[in-house]
Formats: sequence, structure tokens, C-alpha cells
Amino acid sequence: MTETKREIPKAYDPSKTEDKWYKYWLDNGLFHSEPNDKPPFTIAIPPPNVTGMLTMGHILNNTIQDVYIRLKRMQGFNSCWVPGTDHASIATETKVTKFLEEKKIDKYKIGREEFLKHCWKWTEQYGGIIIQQLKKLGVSCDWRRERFTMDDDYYREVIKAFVDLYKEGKIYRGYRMVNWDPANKSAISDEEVLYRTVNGKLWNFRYPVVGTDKYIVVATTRPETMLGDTGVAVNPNDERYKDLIGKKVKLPIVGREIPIFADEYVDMEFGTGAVKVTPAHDVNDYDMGQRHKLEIVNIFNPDATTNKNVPDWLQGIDRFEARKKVVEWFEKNGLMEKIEDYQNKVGYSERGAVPIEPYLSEQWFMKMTELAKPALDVVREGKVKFYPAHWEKTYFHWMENISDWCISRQLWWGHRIPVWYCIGDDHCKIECKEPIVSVDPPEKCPHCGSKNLKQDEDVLDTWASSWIWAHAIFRTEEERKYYYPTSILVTAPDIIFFWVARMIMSGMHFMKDIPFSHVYFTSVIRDLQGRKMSKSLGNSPDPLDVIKEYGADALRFTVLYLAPLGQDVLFSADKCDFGRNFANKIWNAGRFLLMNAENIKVDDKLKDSYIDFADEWIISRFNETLAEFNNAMDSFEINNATKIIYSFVWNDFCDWYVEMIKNRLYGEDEEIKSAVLTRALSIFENMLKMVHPFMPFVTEEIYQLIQERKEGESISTSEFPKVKKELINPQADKEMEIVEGIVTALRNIRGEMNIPPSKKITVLLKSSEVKERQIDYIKKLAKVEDLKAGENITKPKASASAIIKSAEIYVPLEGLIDLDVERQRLQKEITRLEGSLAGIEKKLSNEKFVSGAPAEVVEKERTKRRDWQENLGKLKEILNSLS
RNA sequence: GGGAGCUUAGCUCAGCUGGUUCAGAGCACCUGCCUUACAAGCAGGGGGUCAUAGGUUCGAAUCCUAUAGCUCCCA
Repeated sequence: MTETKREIPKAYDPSKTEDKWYKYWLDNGLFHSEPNDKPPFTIAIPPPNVTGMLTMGHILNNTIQDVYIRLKRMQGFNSCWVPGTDHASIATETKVTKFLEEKKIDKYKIGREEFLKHCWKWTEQYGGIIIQQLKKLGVSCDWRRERFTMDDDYYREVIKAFVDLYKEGKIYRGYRMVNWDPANKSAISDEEVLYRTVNGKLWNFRYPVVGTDKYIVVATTRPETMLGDTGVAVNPNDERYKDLIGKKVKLPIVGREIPIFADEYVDMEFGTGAVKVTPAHDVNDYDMGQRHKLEIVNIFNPDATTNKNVPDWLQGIDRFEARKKVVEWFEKNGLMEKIEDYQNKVGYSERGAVPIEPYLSEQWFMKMTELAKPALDVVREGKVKFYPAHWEKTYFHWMENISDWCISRQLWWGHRIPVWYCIGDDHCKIECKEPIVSVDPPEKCPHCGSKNLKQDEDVLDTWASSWIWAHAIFRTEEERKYYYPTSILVTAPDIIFFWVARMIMSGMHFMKDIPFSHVYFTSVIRDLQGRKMSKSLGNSPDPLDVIKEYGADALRFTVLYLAPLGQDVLFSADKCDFGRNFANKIWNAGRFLLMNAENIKVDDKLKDSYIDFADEWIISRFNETLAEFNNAMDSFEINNATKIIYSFVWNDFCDWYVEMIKNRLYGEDEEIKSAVLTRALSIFENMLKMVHPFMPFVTEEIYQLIQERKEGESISTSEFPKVKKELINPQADKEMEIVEGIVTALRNIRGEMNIPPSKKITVLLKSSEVKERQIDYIKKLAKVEDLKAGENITKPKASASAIIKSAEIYVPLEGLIDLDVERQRLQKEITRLEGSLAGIEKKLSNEKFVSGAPAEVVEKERTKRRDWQENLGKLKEILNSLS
């Protein structure tokens, strides 16, 4: 104890502690990990977008990771949490392009090199913000290991993965229909398409049949695509059109003659049963076109404006402008049959926020079926476990129906595809057409020796870089051997396909082992109306503001408390009152003990001396709690763990135990006082450790106040308490139950009778069970002046009464008691008891229950009936004596 | 169209393998307290036929089936 008395403020102020301790932790390298003799506990952070901002989703996700990392660190594991960010190819490129546009700079004019310089500048400017924000949350990442998907060596890993897979024949190039984002002029994967229901129209066009005066009516939601129609399909069984099959229609506007043909695909019920076929701009139409060898007419430029394949007067305009003009034309020329309202689903680009266009283009694909197989097996076999488990179904379904992955993007920001083409010269051979695939840029064409090579312009899908994250974050073989597989992955369920599934595939392929053994799918954070939090809605509180107002500990604890496994959570900032109050409660419990330590000597030698009933009980409770806590954490019931902690701290420790030690703390015997305080502090310190993974800052602050610590010492690297089964004491628990029961009954009498706490009461306790060692506590806790206990107590006349277990309690209130109130109290209790008894009677009089239920259940019910009947009788007697 | 999840107190949510820790917590509400750790607090209290209808069972908030409503994935 220092000579200057510490002033401990009444209220905990997070702003005074959080930055201080975070700096301390980092300065002392407490979160840094190197391979050693301890078992590793590893987490690879789901890398956020490098230029992104922290969201509530990140808060939940990273708090969960931190809780496990901190807990395991304290439990003797070598915890290693590797942080990092990803380059978010399309998101970043979209932002940079937009930024340049505002400065009237055209990305295509300045070219790739210049553009990338801007991207790096952008990344340097905004990158790292999210990292700084994460630090405010108190996460114990190993920052010396921070990785970025565009780091040189990581870049090389990504490229190497491509080359390996190509050489194994798992990557190929193909001219295919892909989801095209016209805003970014790039392909995107199936998973990046979001479907929205829109209120649209169904336009019914008349197509004149050649050589007749008839029309065939086709319905479409996309009139402009008619410019690329190369056929009309009907169902072969459709009587209406049988005679038209084989004939041709003259495509309006364009004038092209296109065939009417039959295909099973056509749904006779939909629209008119006749379908216009645009092989270049619809997946199903493309397939039909292939089947029937239809011409493919692409009518769009990459930005979805019309190209040269449409009539002059419609060229070079946006697809929606073209739609308008086509519709007008049909109406003017009497070829519009009708226009119906129609609700349909339109695919939007996740990033570009514009409708995607099915578009034929040259792309790179990864064959997935073979890669998926081992990844399916490890989940089926339980080597990788999902929490909650029901996500396995979703996973299986997707993996079993997996299609090839389009991994090329027509973007510049990202990992450029390591493929070169020989532009060649006069000596070019046929083999020169084969792409040259290599990690390092080739010097010349291996076939003709030409140095005139051109690298593929495309970059890889971001997920094709982050899918190797779990192992690529470790640089050396030695480290991979030690840290891989990682222990748990904590992520949002919406990237189960994008990332989780692909990481398992990549782990199995490149490392021949699972990337992680447990996957924790977090809740989705919503606002109070249940809407997803989003920037555009503006319904997401800025986590940094919340931290500023409530403290990181409060935010962390509140979010975890609210987020049960597999359930969405409705959040608003003011809910953090809960966590803040809890932090304050812990703070004040510590404050109480530390204030006493100013006058009472803390002496470790006395920690186990003068053990009393209250001590036995709280030690027992602590060990029970710790066991429950460990259990909850092992089964990933974090939300349950927070409840366990909360109720122990608040109810058991603060409400009961702290109150119970006051008698002795304020007593005369210095040695007893010393023993009691030392013990209480030791239990408190263990409790702090249990709370620490959840609320790192407040616990560290108090931990450091309890006693002078060595430089670099921290609760975050202290040893986590272990359950001591031998200290679980059912007898003490039982006795405490009686104490709590009696005290609560007495407080209830006070409340109902309006007896203020300042007024001491006298109590008569008729019981053979209540022991001397319990009585002092009852007196203290219920503010009883005089308590007589024994078996030969007789009920005084004017008194309030209660029965707890077998103990009868009488509070003589001569002159003070309102008999009516007391009668009501008793009557209420009698009614309650009668209700419970009736239920039991019904059970016990049921022959089938008595014979069917297990003997001990029946016996339990009988015991209950006996006890309750007895109590009921007594209560009735008491009530009678009052009237 | 297929799949997953949810529906418990005014609000936000716990209740695992069916039997008084089975009807709970926090907030809100009512009453009384500035009791020398904490008013961000203490003590007491009111409040729910556990979405609906069936079923299984001696016994169902809990298991099964249908229905309704909400949410999310996939096609």
C-alpha cells in the first residue's frame, strides 16, 4: 500500500482506463505469439475490407473471437490471433473509380498503372482505420502478424495457388454466360448476385409469322432484348402452336427472320406459351440456343449500352432507354398485344447496385466438384463442426450442387491473373496459342521464343485470395505446422459459401487438412424494428460513438448478452446501459474491498483462516459457477456464459456475500478482519479473471489496483482459475438457501407492512434446523435487532408470519401491525400453496402416474405434498388466530 | 417452388437431453429506502392459459403433425 491514499471514484469511467491499458498490453507484447511448447490456440480473423469502417457486426464477431483468445491464453494455451484486412477488389475499385470521376479523371484514360497508384493511395489513406477502430474494442490480436491480402508475399501465395490449380487442370478458360455488372464492367460470381422482387411489367409482343397473316404472341419482362432474338420457342405438346413449328417469324424492328421451334423447357402455362429466345442475354435462352443451334446476337456493350448489332437508330443507348424506345415502337406499329403488371425477381449486383446482365464473355473458371468432395466429408464426419449445427444442411446443399466458380474479374485492383499470351511474330506456332501460366513473369514464349507477351488483363475474385487465408497468413512451414489448423472460425452466416466453404476446400486441397475445427456463426445484428443494419438506412449506431459513451467493456458485454447462438439480435445503443451498469457494479465491489484494505491488513497467510459458513458457501458457489461457465464456453454458448457470470457477480457475490462479510469486517478482531478481507479479495480476483475475457479493461484496472504488479504483469496473462470440485459444498449451499429464504421473507414482511429499514425488528424463529452460524447473518441481512430461535417458540399474538421450508417465522408487531394487511398476506400465500397442492394431488391420485412415473419422481411428489400440507395447516392456523 | 429459423411478461430475450432452480432475466412499471461499495444503486411487489389447433405421454413451453404470422437462404 502506498502512502498516498488512492481516491477511487464512485463511478467507473472507461475513458480513463481503456487507452491506457491497451497501450500497456501492446507495449509489453502480451498478445504476440511465437511457436513454443504450449498447445496453440489459433484464430484467423475474418479480414475486413481494408477501407471499410467498423460495424456492429464486426463488434459482435470480434468480441467473440477475443473472448476465446483471451480465455485460452489465460488457460495456458499459446493464443495466436492473426489480424488483417482484405483488398476488397470490386468494392475498392468502385470507390476509387467514383472518386476519380468526381475529379474528372477517367480510369481507362489514365490506364492500369496510374489507376493502381490511386488505389494504393486510397488504401493507405483509408486502410488501417478499421484496424484502429478494432483496437478501441480491446481485441487482443497479435498485431505484429497483421496481414493484408495484397502484401507481396501473400500476393505470391495467391498466384501460386492459381498456377498449381491450373497445372492440375482445375482452372480453365471459357466463353460463357456470366453475371455481368455493367457498372463495373466486370463479371461477378453467382453468390454476388442479390435478387430483389420488383414490380415490373409483362409486355406481350406480336411477332408476324412469315408467309401468313398470323401473329405469334410472346411475353417478356425485358423488351429491349428482342433486338437480339434469334428464335421463338414453344412446347412440343402445345396444341396451339403445333402447326407453327418449323415456320419463321419476321422479327419486328430488326427484320431478321428467325425460326419457331419446339423445346420441352417452355412452360405452356406461362404467358402465351410462346417464348422469345435471346441466346446472348439469358442463361436459359443460351442453353436452348445451343440445343437448337441458334445464332447468338450480342446486342450490348460491356456497359450495357446497345452496340452495332441493333438498328442504327437504337445504337449506343442505355438498355433502359432502349427498352422505352422498343416499347414505343411496338405500340405505334400495332404490334403490342397487351401490357400486364408483373412481379418478378431481378438480380442486382451486390456492389454495383445495378441490375446484372447475363453476358457472354471469356472468363476463368475453377472446377469445383472435386475440390468440394473432401470438404464435404470433413463436415459430414464432424472434423469441422458448425455452431449452430443446422448450418450444416445449408452447407451440404450448396456443396452438393456446386457449380464452377468464375474467378476472373475485369478489374485492376487485385491479384492479376498469372497468365501470358504470346502475341508472337512470324515464327509463331500453333502451340503459341496456349496460355503461359507461371508464378513469375515469363521472359519469352516457350514455343516460339518471342518476347512479345501480353499478360491477361483480369484480376482474381477477392474470395480467390481470401480462401487461402487460414494458412497463407503464416509465412513459414514451421509456423504452419505449429499453428495450422486454426482452432475456431467466427463469422457471419451470410458468407458461408463465399468464404467458409471455400476455405475448407482450399485447406483440404493445399494443406491436406481442415483449416479450423469449429465454425461459430454469429447472430445478425438488427435495429429495434428488426431491419438489417445498413449504411443506406442509417440505422446503425457508430460503434465508436457507443464505445465513447458507454465504454468498450459495456458494449462487448451487452452485445454478447443479447446474442444467443443462432438467433438474430435487435440492438440499439441505449441497451448498453446494461453492460455499463455491470461494469460499474464490478468496479464498486472492488472499490468496497479496496477501501477496506486502507485500514485492514491484507495478509496472504490468513487466506484460509477463520473460514465461516458464508465463505464456504461463496467458495462453493464460485466453483459451481466456474464449472457451469466452462461448460457453456466449451459448447459455444457464450450468451449463456454471460448470464452465468452476471448472476454470480451481481447476485451471489455482491448482493449476498459482500453483505455477509460486513459483520466480520466491521468487527474488533484484527486477525479475523484481515483473514476475511484477504479471502474476499482472493475470491474477487478469481471472479475478475472469469470476467476478464468479456470485459478486459475494467478488470485490468481493478486487478492493477488490488496490489502493486510487476512491470508487464497483467490479468490478461494471469492464470485462469480451475474448478476445485472438493470445494463444492452442498451442505453450505443448502444452509444458505434457508438463510436467503428467511431473509427474503422478513424483507417481504417489512415491505408489505411498510416497516422502514431504519426500524429494527424482533424475530421469533421456530425451527430445529436453523443453526447458530446462520443466525448472525439473518440478523444482519434482515436488520433484526433481537432474534430468538428454538423449537419451543410459541407464536406471539399480534405478529406477521411466514413459513420457509420447515421454519416458522414470527415478527411481533404489537401496535404496529395492520391485521388486515397481514390477513391478506397470509391468504395470498395460502391460495398459492393450495393451488400447488391441488396440482400435486391430481398427479398423485392418477393411478397411471403412480405406476408409470419413476419411483423417485413419485417419492419426490409425495414428500412435497407432505411438506406443503404441513405448511398449509400451519398457515391456516395462524390465519385463524388472527381473526 | 425447395430449405432453415423464429413466435414465452409492455419491450428485448433465456429456458439443453419432457417431472418446482418450470414459468425465468434485464429493461420498463408500482411501493419503500441517499442503509459509510455502488441512485449506473438497495429492498419488496404486480405482470405471461409459453402463436393457434390437434396428437404422443401418467405428465408438454419442452417431443410430433398441421395452420397462421415474421425473418433469412437457395432455385
